Amino acid sequence: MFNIDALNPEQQQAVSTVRGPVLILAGAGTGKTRVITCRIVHMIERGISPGKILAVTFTNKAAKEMQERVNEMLPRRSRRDSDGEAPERPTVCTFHSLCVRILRQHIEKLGYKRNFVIYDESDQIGAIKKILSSIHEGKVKSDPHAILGLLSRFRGGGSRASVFEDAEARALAEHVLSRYQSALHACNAVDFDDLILLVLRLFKEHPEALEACRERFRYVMVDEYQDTNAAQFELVHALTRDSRNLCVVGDDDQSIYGWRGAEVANLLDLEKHFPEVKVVKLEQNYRSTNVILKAANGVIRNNARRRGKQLWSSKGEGEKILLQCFDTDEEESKTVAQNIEDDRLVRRIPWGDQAILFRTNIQSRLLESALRQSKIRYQLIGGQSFFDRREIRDFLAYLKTFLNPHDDVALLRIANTPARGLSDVTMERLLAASQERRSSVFTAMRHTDVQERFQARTVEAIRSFIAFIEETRAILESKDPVCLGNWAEDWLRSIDYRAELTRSEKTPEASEARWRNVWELLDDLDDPDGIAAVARPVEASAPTPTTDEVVLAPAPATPLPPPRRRLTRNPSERLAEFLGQLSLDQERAEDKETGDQVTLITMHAAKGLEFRHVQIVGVEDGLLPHSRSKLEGTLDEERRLFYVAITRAQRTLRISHCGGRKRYGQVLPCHPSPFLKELPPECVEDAETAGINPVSSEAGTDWFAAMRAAIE
DNA sequence: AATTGCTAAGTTTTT
DNA sequence: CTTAGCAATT
Repeated sequence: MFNIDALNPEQQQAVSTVRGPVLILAGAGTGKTRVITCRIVHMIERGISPGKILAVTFTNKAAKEMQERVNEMLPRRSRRDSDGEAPERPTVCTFHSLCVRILRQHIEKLGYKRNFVIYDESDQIGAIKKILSSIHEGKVKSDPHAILGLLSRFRGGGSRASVFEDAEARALAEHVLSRYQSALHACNAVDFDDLILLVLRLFKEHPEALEACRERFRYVMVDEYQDTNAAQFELVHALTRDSRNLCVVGDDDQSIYGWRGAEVANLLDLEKHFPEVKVVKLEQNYRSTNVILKAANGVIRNNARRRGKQLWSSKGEGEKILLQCFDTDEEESKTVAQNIEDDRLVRRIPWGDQAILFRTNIQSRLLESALRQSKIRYQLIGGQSFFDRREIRDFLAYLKTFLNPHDDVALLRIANTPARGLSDVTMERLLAASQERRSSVFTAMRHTDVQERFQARTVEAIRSFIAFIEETRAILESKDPVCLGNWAEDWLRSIDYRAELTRSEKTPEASEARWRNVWELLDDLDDPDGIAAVARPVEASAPTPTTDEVVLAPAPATPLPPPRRRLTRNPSERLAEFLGQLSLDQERAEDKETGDQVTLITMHAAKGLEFRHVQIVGVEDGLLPHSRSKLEGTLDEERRLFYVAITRAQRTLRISHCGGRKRYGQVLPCHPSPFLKELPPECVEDAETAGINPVSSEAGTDWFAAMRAAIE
């Protein structure tokens, strides 16, 4: 239940327009998530069957949050209908998990096996490297990352693919791509782009599958629509071309992911495909002061192609934006730290209310050391993810190999980790043999005529490796309800992976930490909802459900696969599901926001977040806009990035730039960002002209040290 | 198999 | 300047 009168008039309009195409232009902080969730609930209250509603987001975090908010708002009675059946729930998920659900049902029609695996970036890099090494065309730039980026752009289509109008580049791309795709297909693997593209192919080749999906999803909503790429648009368009019930929510001014294929044009030119679209602008901001919003408006209006918006708020003017200029980046970092400490002691602002935003990750270094010196607690968002760690990658590669030994990338990763006599040379030769025979490496290893090419000792190593894989696999296939945690513990011990970690790490602490990471994952193996449960410990304290509901209630009903029956599913299915969830939910842990700490974050990663007090550092020409953006002609996107950064602030905003910055070892002169001139002068207070000179650092620290001593 | 030394690059990142 | 990746060496 919800009260529509609690929404502002524009929000009400957005919520109550249920039929036909709708574009909700939701400026920063205008209550976007609230509008989407209310719209879903409103549709259900108007009698639309919940099962017919689909809402897609980009991140798992957003999907989870929306799912929860919808569940909270839906009346209890809809938990069970007259038949005693579990009522259908709206489908709220990411683009990619939607495609996984569709593919798990239909992928056999496309020549893949139902238990396909999803390759993440490092798996992709592995596959690319494999191909490049077999081509070894030395003259071509052979940076696997660059190649992968090109392929993704090529496949994603859209304006960025125009690079490939050059016939030669196109031919090369097509060649590498076809090798790449057959390599993945041979491993029964798909990558993130494939998830979308294969569904499009399915729709094209099997119209009945498309028809079923159209019937299933009569009402479609898309969040962060400005971030969709060409393929994602095609998907959405395929679903809604007939029903016309498409509601997209987004903000062209916050489109900052063009470099990875997002097409703002999808939002700007929506009328091309949906001429009857009804446009609703949300301009009332519930986050920031008017000074901050005026600054944001002033900056963004310099962009040419956009649907105009003017953010306003009822929160009053607020403090002016403080503009600080420093001689060097070192001084900048020190003063930022000191600002935070001043705020804490003088204005009682907790660390947790402060965020420092920067353009590039490398800038965090100096900031971190300044904060450490001032004994300020902080959390750095981003950086190396849990899944990029070696031990986690190894562990997952083992799991993938047990599930599907024909997954070459996984198998090659773990074949000699820990060392078991399958040296690089051996694996190299096995790989070549597999390519000759057009089979997987595992299959090649099993053939005696391949084995004959090796020395007796190596053959022995190959055989015992095969035996190890098959024996461990056999346990998975058994009918007993094996505890996956114990199972994994057993084989980890049998290969003595812990010793491997001890050997490769300099300090015992480091290897201990890595081992702990693995153990952390072990705990989740048998957790039915995998990571989701980790992220939502709150749900554990919910009232004890009845026996019936144990099966029905917890899992947000996923409509496409058959209903989950945990106890009867065999271990290998459970493992497959675990891996599937993991590869779709890379965003993990780290975020144990325990206690009071300052947030260090890139402007990109800050999108969607808000902080009471924000400092944007390094607002210099060459950093923001980044020097590379001039070459690529993406100044607009850089300006939007600045706009996103500004609109993160609720109460106060400080912006700083330096006259010199240490880069590649030497201090290079820097100039203020041209964007700074676009800030309306009446919103800004210059630290120097206002006489708020940064306190000389020595005097400052002494004074505050004394003060702290007095307080504590 | 592990260590050392050289070279080259050096934005933004989710699924 | 730093670091990651790779090749050559012990």
